Amino acid sequence: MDNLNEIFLLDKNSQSKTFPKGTILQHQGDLSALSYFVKRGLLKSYSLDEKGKEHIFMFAPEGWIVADIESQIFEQPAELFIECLEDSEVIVFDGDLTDTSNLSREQLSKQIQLMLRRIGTLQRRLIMMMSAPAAQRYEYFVKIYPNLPNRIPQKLIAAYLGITPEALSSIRSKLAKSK
Amino acid sequence: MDNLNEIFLLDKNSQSKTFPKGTILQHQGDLSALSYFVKRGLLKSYSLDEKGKEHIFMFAPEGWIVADIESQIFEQPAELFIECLEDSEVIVFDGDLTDTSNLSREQLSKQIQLMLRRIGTLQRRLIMMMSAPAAQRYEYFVKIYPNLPNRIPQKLIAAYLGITPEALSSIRSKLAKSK
DNA sequence: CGCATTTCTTAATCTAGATTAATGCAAGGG
DNA sequence: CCCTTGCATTAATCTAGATTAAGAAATGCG
Repeated sequence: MDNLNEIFLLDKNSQSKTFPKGTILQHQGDLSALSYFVKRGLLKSYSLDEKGKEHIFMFAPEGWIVADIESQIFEQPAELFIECLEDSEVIVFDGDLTDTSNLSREQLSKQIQLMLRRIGTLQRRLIMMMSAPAAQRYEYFVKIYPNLPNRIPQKLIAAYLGITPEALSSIRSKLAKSK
Repeated sequence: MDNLNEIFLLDKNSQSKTFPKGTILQHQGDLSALSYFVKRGLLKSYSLDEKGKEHIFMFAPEGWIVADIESQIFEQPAELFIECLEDSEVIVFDGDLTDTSNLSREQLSKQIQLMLRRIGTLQRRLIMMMSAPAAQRYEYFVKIYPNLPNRIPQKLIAAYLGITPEALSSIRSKLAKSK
């Protein structure tokens, strides 16, 4: 996701702001869904289901962008929360990602590449979610986010994997023993 | 997905071909992953895991487009099979979706809209997969593909939902009784 | 038409992971 | 510094859905 820099950091209109850990940048139900580019720190986007259970959609370390794309497209209230896991420096976009009117042909083309990559990642994760057992999904998580396991609490990893912290704990202890 | 027509059907270079039911347009492992637009008929894209179990990634009725985007991006052998569930008339693209060089600014912009929609759909489905029980996922499937339940065998629906045909059968019988 | 193959359903077990609960640990605030 | 609060681990049950099996219904083909 590195070359997002090229699109967004060069835009001099973008002002970055710093938010302390725990700040919720976007709430479920917010009417205007914005987009967030992370210069420094770490964000998570997640939803809460009817039972109040948290499902982490993605993490966004430095250089990543987060947005509730679905809500932007259908112009519906935000479905996802976006929250700072660490003190973070973030560029907030007033407009949404669907507004392409002020981008050059070059930038559009680059944005397509990025979205394709995102689709690819989602595709892979969905298939994993459907077919792979939790242990395998954990190993894949470590591959995608190599530096996160020591940076965030395990219960968040569990929420990303779609399992309970207890299940993750036992998976990890089994993995440790098998070495 | 209707306005895909505007992008692809107007391209006079595109020749549509007709394939009989059961034709496999793309195999897992194929080196060049192509893109397919469905003018008539029905396709499915799916993967087979190590145990030979089928996982349906998406259905593509009339007007939809299918491609193994991940493989195209990373230029890796195809991960997905693409197969005709009915006799189908399909436009096959030699180039992949990542090649944007011969598209106008207008077309690029439109393609971004379509991809955002796809991301939104994937996002929703992923969260569903993680949080919703099978019964609820089935109801959502019916909403997205209203005309498919009577058009395809149930075991394919099960493969899409990520459950066994037996589980789907019992879900359906419970749903029927509850009315 | 009639046979064969595939699809659907029902039911009996089995299992990955959820739930509940108890305990030990680390961290941050007053 | 203690005390609270949140985090991780382990273990005992519980449950949705998998697996296995077998029969009924539907579909297709010679």
